Amino acid sequence: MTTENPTSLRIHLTQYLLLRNRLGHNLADAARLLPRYVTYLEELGHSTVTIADALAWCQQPPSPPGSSVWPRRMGAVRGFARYLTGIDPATEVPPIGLLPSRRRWRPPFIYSPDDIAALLGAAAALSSPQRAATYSTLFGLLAATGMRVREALTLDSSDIDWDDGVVLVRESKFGKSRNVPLSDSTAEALARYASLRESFDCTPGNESYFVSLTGRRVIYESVFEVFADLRRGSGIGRQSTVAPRIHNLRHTFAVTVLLQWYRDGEDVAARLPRLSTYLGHRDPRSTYWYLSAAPQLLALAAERLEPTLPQVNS
DNA sequence: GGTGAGAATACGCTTCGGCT
DNA sequence: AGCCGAAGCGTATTCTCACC
Repeated sequence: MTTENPTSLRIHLTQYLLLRNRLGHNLADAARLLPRYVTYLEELGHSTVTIADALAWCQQPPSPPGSSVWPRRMGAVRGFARYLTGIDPATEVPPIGLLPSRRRWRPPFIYSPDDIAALLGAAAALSSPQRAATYSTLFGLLAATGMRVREALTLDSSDIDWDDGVVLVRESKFGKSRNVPLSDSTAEALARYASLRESFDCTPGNESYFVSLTGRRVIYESVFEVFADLRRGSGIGRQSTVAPRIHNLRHTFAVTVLLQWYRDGEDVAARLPRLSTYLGHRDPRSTYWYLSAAPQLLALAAERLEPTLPQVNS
């Protein structure tokens, strides 16, 4: 079974991706990276996945040593190789730990209330009234609810329950759906935009809540460019060592809620599951991740925990 | 059973070139 | 000018498994 030819390797790749997709995995990385890996093997005239070839391909320039790209490529190859072992026994599966991914922690930017006001003000001052309404409502929604950008952009008009003031987030990260309750002021802002939206020139069949000037659903890349302009123009984060990002609005939301609970003397551990559900996390362990975002919050947490710590000195 | 570490996976950030 | 979409890379969240 050592006579696999390049063509069959490519066919196996197609079948592998198809199978994983049917099992519910997107595997966008593998779909993008592995065809190049197969091409690499074909050019070498190799028809079997080996650890040596995998290492050589993963460490190809221009990505520098230590880049997150090397372990990312290796992860894709490992998955494919596991699948291939059932087809070609000569396949070598790169072991776990070969090109391990190094976790990096980059402190997130936490927006002050003034920062958020400046961002929303700058968005509302965009020259086109439609864009001003779209982006001030979008960034306002992100800041007020901690929703992910993708979740906001995939919202349809019908996903908003105006009677109960709730937004339905459908099929979000890892296929989960949830309801996000809105404050009165947020619901009012969304209703104002919904009313304006009726005057926008939408392409037929477009149900998206947020609409671009072309009448279509707003895409992430456009949001990024607008955000970058607004950030530069308003001077947000100019003194910060880390650049403010859109997703930091979610960090800021979570940290603000937690801080408020600590200040109010709430039983944070007991209430945390509610925040986890609100943010769309599977369990509170993911939410604890946000604790490391704000030193101020850690200090408060430590202060609260101190009386319960065992006394080690006599 | 609970927990921590690291792998696996999906969403986010950024750039770029092309289109309208 | 604004939007679109692909590509490469970064980060957030879940899964898995060894260890206690």
